[in-house]
Amino acid sequence: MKTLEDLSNELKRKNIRLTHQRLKILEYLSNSKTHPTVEEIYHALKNEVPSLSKTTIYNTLNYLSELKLIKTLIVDDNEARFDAVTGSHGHFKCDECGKIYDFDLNTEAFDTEYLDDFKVNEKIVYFKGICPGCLSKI
Amino acid sequence: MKTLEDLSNELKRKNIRLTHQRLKILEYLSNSKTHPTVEEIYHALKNEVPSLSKTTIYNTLNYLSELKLIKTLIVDDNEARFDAVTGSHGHFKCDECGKIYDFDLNTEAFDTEYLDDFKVNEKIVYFKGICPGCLSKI
DNA sequence: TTATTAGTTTGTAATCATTACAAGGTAGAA
DNA sequence: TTCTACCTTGTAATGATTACAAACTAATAA
Ligand SMILES: [Mn+2]
Ligand SMILES: [Mn+2]
Ligand SMILES: [Zn+2]
Ligand SMILES: [Zn+2]
Repeated sequence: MKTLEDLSNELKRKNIRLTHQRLKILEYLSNSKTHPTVEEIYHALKNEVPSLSKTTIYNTLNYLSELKLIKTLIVDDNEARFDAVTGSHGHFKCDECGKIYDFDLNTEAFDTEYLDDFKVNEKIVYFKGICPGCLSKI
Repeated sequence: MKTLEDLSNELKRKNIRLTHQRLKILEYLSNSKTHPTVEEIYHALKNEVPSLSKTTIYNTLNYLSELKLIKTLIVDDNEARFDAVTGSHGHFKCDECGKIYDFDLNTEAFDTEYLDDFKVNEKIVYFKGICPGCLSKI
């Protein structure tokens, strides 16, 4: 559970201007495990930060994403999702309930000799199927 | 290089109604290695099939995708791309020129013990970086 | 061949996530 | 406190995709 103070320090260290909105958005994302959409963040924060606009959420998330402080997830539906966990890990999307799970992943295990002449900057791995909870209900 | 006749037989075997539009779209996609967008397919075919509408391209691609005859690729830009190669393989997107390359991939090599209780139906792997052609130009 | 009909194509309008823009507001430095 | 570059906000624009309804046609059977 990251506090506002933790996040303040993180942004200060990176010379990112501290604003109430940025801190609240980053706080929400950091303490979330659901890879929320812009819409979800907006609804979660609008009571606490009534002036908050969706444009600010887009701006903030895109900015933090450029700075590699968060990750933007593209899954097969039509809304971007965001992840404060920037270390390499895989995602599992349940086709039944829509939940997105994290899982550990050894990206070195890929046998990619074909790509020897390519400069690989990012490895995205994403599985689809049915989660244990949904499997037990069928 | 698949002919219209090859594709006709393929659709007949699957009991998919044969239409001129479907055959042309599938022919174009089958002989393409660029993972084209709807827009690209539309521009490539509109001279040969002047009546063709984008809605038909969407309908056709979505239908063939449901039937697992083609694959829909979600990359990090905002347009879906399509692939007639349905076997398991990875994609590499060059951040410089935008090209999408195929590469062989042994999906069994993933160490995914965490997912033992999950039913995995699909494994999507997608790398980003710079391709050899663009690397040599820098 | 012709008639029938369920499925297909097409153009247009609607939807919806995201971005552009400009005006007003504010963090941080001096 | 003042200044200014940067940030936030609401609204409008964009662009990919889908909804819809009318016209059309592939496939089947008489
Ligand atoms: Mn994650
Ligand atoms: Mn491919
Ligand atoms: Zn589930
Ligand atoms: Zn390239």
